Amino acid sequence: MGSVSITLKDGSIHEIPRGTAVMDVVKGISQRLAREALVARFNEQLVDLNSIINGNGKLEILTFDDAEAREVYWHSTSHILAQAVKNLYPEASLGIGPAISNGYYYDFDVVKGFSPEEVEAIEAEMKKIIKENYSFKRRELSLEEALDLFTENKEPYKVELIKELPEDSTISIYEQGGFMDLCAGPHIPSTGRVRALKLLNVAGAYWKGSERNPMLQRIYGTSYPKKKMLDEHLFKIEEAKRRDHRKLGTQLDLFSLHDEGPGFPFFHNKGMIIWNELENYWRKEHRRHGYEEIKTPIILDRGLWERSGHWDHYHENMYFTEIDEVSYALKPMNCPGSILVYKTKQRSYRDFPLRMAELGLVHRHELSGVLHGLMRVRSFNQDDAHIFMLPSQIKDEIVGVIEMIDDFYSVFGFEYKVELSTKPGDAMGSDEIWEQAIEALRDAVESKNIEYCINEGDGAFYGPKLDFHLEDCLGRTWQCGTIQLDFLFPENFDLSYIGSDGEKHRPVMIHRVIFGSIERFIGILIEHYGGAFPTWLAPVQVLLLPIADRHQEYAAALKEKLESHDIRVEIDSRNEKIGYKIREGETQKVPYMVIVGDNEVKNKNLSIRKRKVGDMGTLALEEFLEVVKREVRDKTQ
RNA sequence: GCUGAUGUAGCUCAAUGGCAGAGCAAUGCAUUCGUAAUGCAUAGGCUGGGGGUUCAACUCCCCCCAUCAGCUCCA
Repeated sequence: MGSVSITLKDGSIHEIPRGTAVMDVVKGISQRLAREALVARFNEQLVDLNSIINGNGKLEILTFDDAEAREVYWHSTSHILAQAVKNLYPEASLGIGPAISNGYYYDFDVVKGFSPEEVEAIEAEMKKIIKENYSFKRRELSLEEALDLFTENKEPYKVELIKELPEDSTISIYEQGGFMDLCAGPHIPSTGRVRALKLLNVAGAYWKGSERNPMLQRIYGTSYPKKKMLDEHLFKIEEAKRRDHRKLGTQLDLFSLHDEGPGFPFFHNKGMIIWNELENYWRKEHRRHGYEEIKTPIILDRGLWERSGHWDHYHENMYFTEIDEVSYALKPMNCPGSILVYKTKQRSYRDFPLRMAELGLVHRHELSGVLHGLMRVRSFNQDDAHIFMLPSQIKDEIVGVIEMIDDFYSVFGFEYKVELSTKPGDAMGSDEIWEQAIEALRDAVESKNIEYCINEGDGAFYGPKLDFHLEDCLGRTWQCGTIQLDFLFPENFDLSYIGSDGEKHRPVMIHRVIFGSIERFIGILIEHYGGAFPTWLAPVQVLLLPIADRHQEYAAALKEKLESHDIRVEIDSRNEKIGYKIREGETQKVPYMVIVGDNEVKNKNLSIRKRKVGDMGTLALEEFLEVVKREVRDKTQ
């Protein structure tokens, strides 16, 4: 036997008998830590607390405060979920059950989906399992033994998973209270560690995420070591739902959706104010960055789409129509239109880079199940631009767009994630051209020191892209900005320019958007601000609240005065008490309310109330004008 | 498109086979009010659409549409 020496996180070295369980070491350190410990890291590897130490090494004890331990915790809860389902539905086959951010899920193959009542019963069964406080026990076996075991247990999905492992693998399984699952581990010591849990929703999910595979029933849930933490998490979900742009869109009268036009949002006056402010800002910035602006039609001849490749590669997403017995398509992208404009002249290298912007309305047929408020629709406005340039200008242009996107997003205070999407299965062009384009994008993004991840096979059919993702209220991410490098459309459309040598050459193209879709961007903005738009975007910037009818006249004069400074003002002239009007102004999230009563009329000043903050005291009209105008000018958050 | 759930007044939600209701909003009247809801009254419905079962359907069954969550797909 003998002893081994282990080094703890604080640097202290302990001599312990070889073969001691990690948990016993922890108990030697602190009873409290022993209660909170979930899993350990021994020599950089996560291990069970039940595991045995057989050598020298570095030992770290992880609790729920560590992200890795939380993952283990949720993963273990998913095993409890699986056990509960197997207890109640012995004929169910198990899929997979990983931890996800803030919880876990488990997939089951069952004859019929779970009803809400059944889910409740499953949750109750889970609580029973927790009460029993079964230990998670690890067992290792050979691949063959594992195959036999899971074949015998009628777990075809597990068998499939095992078959994909290398032949000489050692397979680990975990058992708790008679339930057994294929699993690499590690796990928390016992089911009793889960103190509070909740099953959140049920949904179908294809086995291995492929439409060709059977659809399994996925149950999502979460769990915490303290009831209070669970309650906080559930409260956060509720809070997030209050920021849902679909709900706020109705409450704030920004837009509406109708059965008569699924995926085709209707924008109301207040929504259009935000839209137009975004466009105004966008135009100003694009002029400053050397863009020209064009507008091309939304219906174009079939031949154009055949030539661009959309007919072959994008057909399923397109809408078609016929005019005078000739077939046309509604444009799903703006690029072919831009290209026609490019071709109206003989272009010179001196024109490059030629930055041609277009706020273009595109239509795309999306599957009914993916439609989502303003985020995923069937017709949307892209703040598109196509940059035609020399190959030598590629990097500078991409960097220029990256910087522009960063400038735009920082105005709104957005954090974003960048993805580099590579060649899809159904793509045009050679691997060499693709590789070249991918390298150019990679080079540009790395030169800006921006972190990014690779999204294999997710490029457009004509080129790879850098995607910029923003988050919605529930943490789902949506692609907004994108930069796509394209060597193929110039080829397909036989684009040319005259070089300094007097010869014809082929230009390179960038397709790019910053907002992405104005609709989606507004959706994200609504959720980001929770409807409380900064003054420059707020549909109503100042709400005038007369105390009584005799103050209406003064309020009307003020309104006129503010409007002459391009401030958006409304008067709440209803016969209501001031508290009522303030409440309404707050729920409508108007940045400034101005109370107009006898005092104000007499003293010729304004009593200001700021959204969320409350009474700000009085200001002279000129002072107030300056405050509002400065916020608008600076786009103050 | 797939799996499951949902669809009742402008909004949020009741009504489990027997007269379709409430709160908020709207409208009218009274009140003329000082920093998050004044009172009273009125009006508002082909219960998403179509078919069926039943003496009787918001309620049970079938088909369709839309929405929500997720999967797949995408800006």
